[in-house]
Parts: sequence; C-alpha cells; structure tokens
Amino acid sequence: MLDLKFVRSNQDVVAYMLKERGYDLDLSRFQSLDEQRRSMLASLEDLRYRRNKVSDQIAAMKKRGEDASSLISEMKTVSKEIKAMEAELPEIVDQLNKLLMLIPNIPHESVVVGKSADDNPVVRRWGEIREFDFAPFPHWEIGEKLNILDFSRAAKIARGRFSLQSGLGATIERALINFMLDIHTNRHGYTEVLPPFLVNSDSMTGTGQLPKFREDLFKVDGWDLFLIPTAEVPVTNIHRDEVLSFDELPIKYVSYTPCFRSEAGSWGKDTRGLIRQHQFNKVELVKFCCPEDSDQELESLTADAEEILQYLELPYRVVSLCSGDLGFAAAKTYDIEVWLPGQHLFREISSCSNFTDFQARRANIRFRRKTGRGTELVHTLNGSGLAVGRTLVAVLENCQQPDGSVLIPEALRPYLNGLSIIGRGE
RNA sequence: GGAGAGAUGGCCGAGUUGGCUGAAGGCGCUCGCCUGCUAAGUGAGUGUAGGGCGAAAGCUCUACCGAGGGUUCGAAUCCCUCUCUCUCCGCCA
Repeated sequence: MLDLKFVRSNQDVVAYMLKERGYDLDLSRFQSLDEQRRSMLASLEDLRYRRNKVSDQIAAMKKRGEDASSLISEMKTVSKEIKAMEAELPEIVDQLNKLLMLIPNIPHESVVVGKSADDNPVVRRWGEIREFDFAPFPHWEIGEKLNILDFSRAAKIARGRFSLQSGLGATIERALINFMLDIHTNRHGYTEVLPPFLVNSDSMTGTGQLPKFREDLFKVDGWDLFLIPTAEVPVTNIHRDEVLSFDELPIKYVSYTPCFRSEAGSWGKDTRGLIRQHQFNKVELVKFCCPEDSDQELESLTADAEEILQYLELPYRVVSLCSGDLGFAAAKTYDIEVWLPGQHLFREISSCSNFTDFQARRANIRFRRKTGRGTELVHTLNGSGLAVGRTLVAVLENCQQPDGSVLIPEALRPYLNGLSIIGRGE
C-alpha cells in the first residue's frame, strides 16, 4: 500500500509511474473519496469535542446537585448525529482503502521501463552451459526412468499438478532443503524459522496477496485460513503490528515451507514435470531493514541465493524485471534463472524483491531510531533461496549422463551419505 | 470436548458502586546533577495514529485499556459476540 499523504501530494507522479507498469489510477475518484473522508472526519471530531466538553459539564453539575436534564437532552441529539456519522465514515474509508490497496508499488528508479518479460535486461551470467554429445532429456523423463518421480500416481492421490517423489527422489529433495538451510544459517547469518503453513486473512493482506489475488490461493473451508503460497507470508507477518528497535535491524530469516498455489490462469502452462505444481517446497529468505539499506540488502540477498547455484555448479543468469513485469508489491526484483538443458531454456528458480515500505505499511511493521522521536516503516525484502523442486529439476537435467543416470553435485553428497550418482533401479 | 480465570502503556501492575485516569505505582529507557571508579542516589522527561495553528520549539483537538457491536449525556469500568492466554478434567501426534 502506498502512503495516502504521498499519493495526495504527488498525484501526477504516482499516476505516471504506475502507468509505466501498466496500471491506470483513477485520480478523480481518489480525490473525491479523500476529500469526503477528510471533511467528514473534521466535522465528526468537532461533534465529539462538544460531546466530551458538555459531558464534563454534566458531571460537574450533578456533583453540585444541579439539574442537567436540558443539557442531557441536547446531547442526545448530538450523540445521534455522531452515531450516524460513525456509521457513514467507515464506508468512505473502506472505499478509499480498497482503492489504495489495489494500487501496486512504485518501481525503483533503477527499474527499466518495459512491457513484458521480453524487456527484462540480463544483469549477469554465471557458469558454463554444458555441451551434450546426446540430446538431453527433460527431467520428467529422467525422473520416471529412474523411478524417483511418479506423476500419474500423484494425480490419482490428489489431482494434476501434484507430484509423488520416492526413493532418492524424496531423499534428494530433503538433502537440498537441508543444504540450503545450512548455507543460509551458517554462512549467511539468517535465523531459521518454521512458521505455520496456514495463515489468516490479516496476514495475507499484510503481504499483499489479499484482497487482489484471492483466486490464486487455497482457502480452508469454514475457516479464516489459507494455505500459504510462499513462506514470505507467515515470515513477514512475524513482525506485523510491531515496533522493532534500530539495533536489531537488519533481521534476516530463512524458512523452509511447502507452498500452495492454485495456479489459476495458467491452464495449459507447464503441464508436464515439476515446474508448476499446486504444492512445492521452497526455502525462502526474508529481511527487515531500515530504508537507507534496502538497496544494498537486495543485492546481498540475491547474492546469497545465487551462491546456492554456484555450490551446485548450475549455470544461471540474473535478470532485472522491467516495470511491466514487476510483481504487485515489489519496487525492484531480480529473477535468477537456471539453465535447463532438457528444455533448452533459462527458468526462474528464485525471485528476489525489495518491497520498500509497501508491505510494511500494510502490515504495520515499524522501527524506532536511537535518536529522534516517532517511528518509521521498515523496508521488507524476500527471495527464494531457492525453489527446491526446480533445483531438483536443474540437477536432473544438467547432471544427466548418456546412460540415464544422474551425477550428484559434490556439494550435495555429504547430505546423501556420500552418494555420487543416481542410477537405474535405485 | 467439559468447568473455571484472565486480556490495561516497552515490561510488571493499579483502576470494575460508569464522570479531569491516556491511564496511579514500580521497572526499564533518555537527558541532566551528584559520588574521583562500580553500585547506589537525585531532578526532569518518556505511547501510537490522525487533524488544526505555528518558521520552529511547541500548543491544541480526536481516537485507541485484546477485537467488534450495544446500553448511556458520558464506558478501561455495565451487556452481547468473537479471538487469544492460563488452570483443572477428558481426548490426542
């Protein structure tokens, strides 16, 4: 959510910047709602002031044993007016908030103007793309031949877009999770958290999934609970409605959770394999920092995620999302795209974003500086570190051998009792 | 699931015959004083959000005592609903 006062005093700038990311702000509606709200609030406060003052008078008169009945009957009318306004005002505020809640974040000044993913500039590349002397297979074929991925049984148990991993397919997934958590806690200084996998609507609103993206979520019938689409939601909401102290910033959390997404609107996309699932595992990095540090914190968070791929020796590139491809709450986003030889393309495996104060304002997460009074909103950031299922995909496709086996990257072997290769029959 | 108790400021904790209590007291914290160190002592200050006036310091108004409704001229105090916490019993990974 943007700051009401900021929008009010920078309407043209806001409208212009939002246009760059394809959002049309209804300025006249905003203005009229804002003015209604302010004038109504002013007269309501006047009435309340009167009521408070006269009530004190009544109390004083009664103490002296005087008759206050005329004042009381007068205040009855005032009280009714107040009640009427108190009923009316929230409707205006609601409409204004709804409008404000649907406005996306303003892109960071370094973000390139563009329409779609095609306009995303590549920031850097890492690793050598391996030359195959045979046609590399897509991971679903590798996995099914090795008997570690089973999509048809998963569909029987649940439905399409679910997967069943067995044997080493399950073990490698677990190894990847542990490997990533160890790197981020031991080397990068993140604190591990294991949050609830279901959250309430306040939390979903805090990070921006609600009210706009309800269709993307799974909701628990009869409860105010949703399955989390990413650990970003429960972890960012750890500090909802809190005032943090300057000394504890930046706060860095790493969290493994499964993620659940309805994938509404992506019918027919990536129907094969592990790429796009209703349920997948992810290790997520989340940071809270003060505003002047968030640019730098995004760089280091992205580097922390990249390091996982470097350890696993998987080639990748980093792109900076252009204005038109930016997510709703993000001011700036780097996507890390890993090379998938089986499909011959770069595929997003991590998305690292600086949300500036956008989520913090919604979720009311503030901090207090040592000097100076009052509070300020923190900046929040997060990024995958990494999407585990897609990492498995990358390992299977990049490390496949002509005979259908898969070489395990060195860094992962300690997590698999030294196992170096997945062969058939295992 | 059954029976109780509770939810107040950064923390602890008063206030429940409704009326200068945004909230006593204590702790913590900030600034100053004192003690040549440490401890102690001492003075002042110390919530958040929104609005008005002001160049600013500041002054002033409104709201907030778990959340939402209700009663009343007036609610932290009374009533209802919900959420959460705690104790006992039952059940359970």
